[in-house]
Amino acid sequence: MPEDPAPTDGSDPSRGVYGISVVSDLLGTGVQNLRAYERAGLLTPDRTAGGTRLYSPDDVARLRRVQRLLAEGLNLVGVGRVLDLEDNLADAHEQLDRARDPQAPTSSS
DNA sequence: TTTCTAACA
DNA sequence: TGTTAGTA
Repeated sequence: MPEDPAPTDGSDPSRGVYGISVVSDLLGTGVQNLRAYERAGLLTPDRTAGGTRLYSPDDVARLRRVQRLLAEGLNLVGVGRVLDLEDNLADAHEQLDRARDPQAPTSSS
């Protein structure tokens, strides 16, 4: 059975908590595939003290991209490369924006 | 829930 | 190579 719904306020997208069965249902894939993706280094979900995987909303979005890229014909290694580049690119954008106007509203205030 | 293993396309 | 299914 799935984990607790977790009373997340949505304040931390990289810290949401989903059980693997919930994520597998969301993506329409088996739990074994999610473990395979982790094994391939496509993502690294958090673990509870007991070793149960906890997927964040960020991880779910990442997994959606994984499925998309897999459907495009890439293998797991290729998906990992793309995800790495995309992650890197997003970070580069952040730094560029920050360098352009230091007082830019990052999120609030 | 976790892991591993076997089989299939 | 990736997915699926069954097992402990």
